[in-house]
Amino acid sequence: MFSAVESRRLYRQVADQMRSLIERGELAPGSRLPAERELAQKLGVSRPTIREALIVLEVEGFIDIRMGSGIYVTARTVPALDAPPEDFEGPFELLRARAVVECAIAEEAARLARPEHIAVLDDNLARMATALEDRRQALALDREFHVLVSGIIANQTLNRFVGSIHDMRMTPYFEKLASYFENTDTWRAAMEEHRVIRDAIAAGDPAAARAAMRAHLDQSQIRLSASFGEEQSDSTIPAAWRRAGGN
Amino acid sequence: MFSAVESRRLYRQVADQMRSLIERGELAPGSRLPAERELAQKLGVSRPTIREALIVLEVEGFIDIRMGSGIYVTARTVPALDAPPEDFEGPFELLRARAVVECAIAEEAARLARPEHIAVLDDNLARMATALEDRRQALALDREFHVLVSGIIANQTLNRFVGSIHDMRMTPYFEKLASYFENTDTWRAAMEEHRVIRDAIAAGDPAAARAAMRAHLDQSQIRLSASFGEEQSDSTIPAAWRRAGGN
DNA sequence: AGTGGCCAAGTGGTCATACCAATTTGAGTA
DNA sequence: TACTCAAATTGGTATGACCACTTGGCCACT
Repeated sequence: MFSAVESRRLYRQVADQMRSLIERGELAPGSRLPAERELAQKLGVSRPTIREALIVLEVEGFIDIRMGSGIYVTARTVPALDAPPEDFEGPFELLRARAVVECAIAEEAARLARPEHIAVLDDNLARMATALEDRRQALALDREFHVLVSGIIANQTLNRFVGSIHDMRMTPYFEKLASYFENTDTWRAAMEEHRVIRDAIAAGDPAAARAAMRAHLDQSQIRLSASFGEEQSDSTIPAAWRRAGGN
Repeated sequence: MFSAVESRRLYRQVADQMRSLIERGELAPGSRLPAERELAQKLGVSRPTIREALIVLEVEGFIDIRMGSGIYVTARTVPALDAPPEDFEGPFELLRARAVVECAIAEEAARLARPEHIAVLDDNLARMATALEDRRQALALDREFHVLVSGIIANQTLNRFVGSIHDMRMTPYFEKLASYFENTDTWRAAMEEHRVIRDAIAAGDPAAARAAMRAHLDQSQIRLSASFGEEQSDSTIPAAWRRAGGN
């Protein structure tokens, strides 16, 4: 109700003011702030007060104080110079992340795979063959395949990441998008690519496994792009999904 | 050897000392600390230094400073159990996941890096060089380095993954573990390895970047293993931390 | 005895100044 | 051109003083 006139503490006010400047981006990351003595004069407070405010910001991670050198704004968030912000992750971005991670996983999986792992992959492929017409089932089996490949490495952290990355495809947005380009033929093609991956892993050929996974994800991107080409005029597809599609 | 009289900054030392007192429970939650003037006299430092240390602890949430009244220990909520959480993933498992993912990231980053990215890495390295004695700061800068490398790819999904994987190292369990093997020398070695990675990325050499990242993580694992080797008979290290260590 | 206001001691908050220590910069030298 | 080193710059610490707020007890009044 009466919100006590908090923050009578001057150094808190100074810290708040500077923090908002940094958060608002008016102080570029990496740039140097004026010297303590100068700040004190400009803000009309004493140097100890300035120092106390700066210590607050340093503990909070906003600035970096270097003895004898100066005070610098921390580069906490990636500059993202030309790659624009926007916290939305489109399917292209997801595919790029998968290309980086899953290729490495396939490579490693080929080194560690044992007959039991191959058998499980074969089982997955067999079920996939009977589910090409059922979008939901096909999608679930696709996810299962990639998680199984990751599972060969037997690393919880990686497994969770691969799982979560595929879970993003289960959101309403992606499902609507998927309806534009997923069909029996695309799932059949994906399954064939899965088979190539499976063969490379079974052969214990890391390079081939990596290449096969790369080819699979590249093809997925091509299928996705093609669908955009056909439907491009359809405004139901957010424009943001098209950017950052690069290689 | 002589631990170089810790991070030159006096108020940091004072803050560290008081924080450990609180964490060790020697200062009961809710109890009042001596007055600033009294603390200054007891510790043999000036009052401004005491104040700066107290501000650090207040921002970190360990104490509560009430104007005109006194300084009180916060009623913290510390489980402080040695039992790792349910889905706990050992440090070796984490390192393996990082080896798979971050090597691939370094490789790709070398292809995409621009001068601005290198400048940010250099800034990080410069700050790291001044923080070798400060565990908290060194760890934060280590995390920042890896996130910055990942950031070159400008892919949020990857960025978040790398960030979250490093956040796991900030838990009390890992901090306790880290105290066994992290020191100025290990951080210096890590920094040198970072520099090699930076050079490879700056040179636009994907294979070298991958190798450098691999070497860095391998060395990290070796440092970790060595510490286990020395302390193996020390029961203060939970057995769970040793499991899943397999190469 | 209970209530209220008042005052003084204690404590954190701020200020001013001075000097120390680390870094940076640039002029001078080999 | 490259190196050396000292002055200038900048953060770090110390001292002492004064202000603002909190607290608790004294005291007058009810």
